[in-house]
Amino acid sequence: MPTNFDNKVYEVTSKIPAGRVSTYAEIAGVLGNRAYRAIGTSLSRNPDAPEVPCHRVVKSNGEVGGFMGSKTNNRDKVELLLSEGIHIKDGKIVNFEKVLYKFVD
DNA sequence: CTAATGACATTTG
DNA sequence: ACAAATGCCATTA
Repeated sequence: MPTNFDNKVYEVTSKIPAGRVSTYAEIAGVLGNRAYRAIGTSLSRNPDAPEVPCHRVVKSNGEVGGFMGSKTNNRDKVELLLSEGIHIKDGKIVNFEKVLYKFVD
């Protein structure tokens, strides 16, 4: 069962619009701390996949990261991002800074 | 309660 | 600039 922290992570992550991506550090900043580590762990639980677009959350350097790891589904995440309009090059986002969504709204 | 882990990030070699 | 080591925060054992 998700904890309070997890709930915040899912909430912020679900706020990411389509065609945009965010980083663990950005989300951590919105939460008020730098717990990008715990955020990744919480997203790994991902109780609501379609509600929480965890695939739209990438690393700070623009890399997609390791969502599925060595599983074959790893490709699915990239495919989904491409569908959203995000271009990926060798596992990294091309126009990363342009698709990077900031919660400054 | 203490120790170890992890979808990361930053600093040092 | 690239590779390796250390640090961070919350969760889980």
